[in-house]
Amino acid sequence: MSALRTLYERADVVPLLAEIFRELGFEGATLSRITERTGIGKGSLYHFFPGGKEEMAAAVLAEVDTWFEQFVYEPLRRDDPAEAIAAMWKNADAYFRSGGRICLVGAFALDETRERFAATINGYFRRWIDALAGALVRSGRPASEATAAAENAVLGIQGALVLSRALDDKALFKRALDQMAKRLITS
Amino acid sequence: MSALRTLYERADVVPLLAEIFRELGFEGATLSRITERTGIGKGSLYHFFPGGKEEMAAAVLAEVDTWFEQFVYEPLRRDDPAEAIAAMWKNADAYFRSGGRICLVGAFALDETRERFAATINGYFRRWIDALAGALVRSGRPASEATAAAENAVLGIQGALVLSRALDDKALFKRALDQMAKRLITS
DNA sequence: ATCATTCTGTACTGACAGGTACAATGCATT
DNA sequence: AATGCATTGTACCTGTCAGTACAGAATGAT
Repeated sequence: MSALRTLYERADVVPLLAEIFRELGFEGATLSRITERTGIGKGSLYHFFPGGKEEMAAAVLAEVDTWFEQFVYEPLRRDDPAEAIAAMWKNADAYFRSGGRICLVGAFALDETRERFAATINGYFRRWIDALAGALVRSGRPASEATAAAENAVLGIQGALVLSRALDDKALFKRALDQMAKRLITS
Repeated sequence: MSALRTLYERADVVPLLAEIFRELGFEGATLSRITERTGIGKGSLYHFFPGGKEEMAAAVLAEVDTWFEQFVYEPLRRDDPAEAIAAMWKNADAYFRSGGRICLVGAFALDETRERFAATINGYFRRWIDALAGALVRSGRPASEATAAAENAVLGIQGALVLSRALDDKALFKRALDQMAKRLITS
């Protein structure tokens, strides 16, 4: 492994694929568009992902999941609730680039792509909601409200992504996130 | 025009296309899957929509837009604000079948399909937010809060669709809508 | 019954889809 | 510098894509 290597590793390819699936969706991301945008030939692609496009998407989803598990869900379960929740909003804004980048998991949930990755999609959101609800309970919120409040926050991020992209308005995304952050701790 | 006619009219085809685009997305909705699911042959399809798939999707979006204009936006602008807002939540729940049916406009906003229909997508959400914010102002809400509150409601519906579909949980959709409805008038 | 028009099924096209085969290359180790 | 394995480009496969052509069936008006 050297800094100047021209050859790829599987780990280098996944982030590139992620951006392409985000922009084009699963069906829109054709092999030729992938090779065109990444400069990686079919040979390499099928070497790293023998299962083809489906394995590529699965690898991307797994990486997304790992990222959220590490930087959002785990802290919510482990750290001081108020701090972890504040970090969640910050991380969400950074990860989604203030609405400039969509949530691949949410996008896959909307069309028939969901069927292929149902378990992964479900787990991603389920664990987010549960971790956040847990943090809310630990911060003193009654358990009866915590789940609904957590669902509301997670759903709000997804909605903010849709709307800010629809209106091509990043400011809306930040504004919505700020408001949700306030509401989550006060109400 | 007779009740027993076996031949289609353009107006008959659009709702069928709508469901297909909703389920499969723009890229996923291939001509053969359209003919397969609707039973309408290519001949008829290209007769009604000489511009092909893009014209089909545009027709669907236009119909969606018309529906919301008539049953949501216009009432919000015209009728008693409290009543129109209550009707909006009811209509949203019915139209999206408690999360069993996604918002095509929102789904198109997420991937590159947005580029094709940017103006329509923007207008759909822009007019929704403006009409709702206007109703809120007329109901006594300060203009400084109205827009943000309206954005929040619209984005919340989109997010609820994503999340309820991701978790395959219609109850979540209804619960989220109820909560948003309460928050919109109280807070 | 005729006729012009609207509508429809079938067959076709060239382009491109996902995927495979494999020879050639790059690189770390020795 | 030779070996062995990871990586890559190219050519190719079969199926499906969006779109076209067009003959014929159904329709409404006369």
